[in-house]
Amino acid sequence: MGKKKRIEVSEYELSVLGCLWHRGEATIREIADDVYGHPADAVQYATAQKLLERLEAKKCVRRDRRSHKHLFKALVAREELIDNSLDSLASKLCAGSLNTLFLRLAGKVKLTGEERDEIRRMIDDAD
Amino acid sequence: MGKKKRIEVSEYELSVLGCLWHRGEATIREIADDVYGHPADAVQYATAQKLLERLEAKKCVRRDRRSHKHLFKALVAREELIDNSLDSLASKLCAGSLNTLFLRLAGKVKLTGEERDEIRRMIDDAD
DNA sequence: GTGATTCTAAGTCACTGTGACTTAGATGTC
DNA sequence: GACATCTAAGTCACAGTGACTTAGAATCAC
Repeated sequence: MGKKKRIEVSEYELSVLGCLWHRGEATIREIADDVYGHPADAVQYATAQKLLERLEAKKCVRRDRRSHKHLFKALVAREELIDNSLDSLASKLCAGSLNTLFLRLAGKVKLTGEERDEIRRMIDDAD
Repeated sequence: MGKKKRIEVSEYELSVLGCLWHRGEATIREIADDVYGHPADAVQYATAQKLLERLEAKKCVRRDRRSHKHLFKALVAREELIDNSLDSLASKLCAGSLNTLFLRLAGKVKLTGEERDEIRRMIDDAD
């Protein structure tokens, strides 16, 4: 159940994941072109290759080797990364309390009427 | 007005800041003892010294050199770091939208009755 | 089939941030 | 004066990151 893995992703690794979230699955070529512009040059392609190798090692990405051009798929969702970052932020700066973080954020945020209604609904449900 | 500085603080730098937030102001000795245990040895003391030097360079800390034992004071508040981290998280993973982050957090958090009331109040005020 | 292209595999490299550590000399204490 | 404690100003090893290189396998164009 509880996979408590700390997910640590660098800036460019995140761009790669972003591309995978967008496309579902993709080859290195497609990813490199998306991240660096069309077409990515050989060095940029190699960088994307290295980033994917590291993401695979971290189990953030799955590599399908069946066809010659390997196909990559994200193994972590953006929401997972968000939750992870929130937990880590809470533990570093709010004594582990997501509630503190939430209340802080409540004061910063400018909600639309719709969003306010949604929050009200969520809160009322919790009662 | 808007100081948009990205504040980047390492794990141990944060412990040092934590000590300063707690004490108001402190010498290196006091900080080292707080962070590493009483009494901190010479190496730990030197590490604290280096951390403070770096925090000073980043303007996260102010050093008062008037007395022989320098006195340090935090220049950034914990809330500032929280806000900063939230902004940075939103921009990395939520297309810059704090609202998205807020709604996400709303689903994760288990609020007490009091906290729910507080949120309701904040939301109603915004109407 | 041959040659050119594109891919994978498996590295290296330079730069940076971080925390640990060292040493010299100034200041303070007894 | 002797000794402890402080500041100043470094160095050092290690890890993460993104850029880069090269060799060889698979594929494509002709």
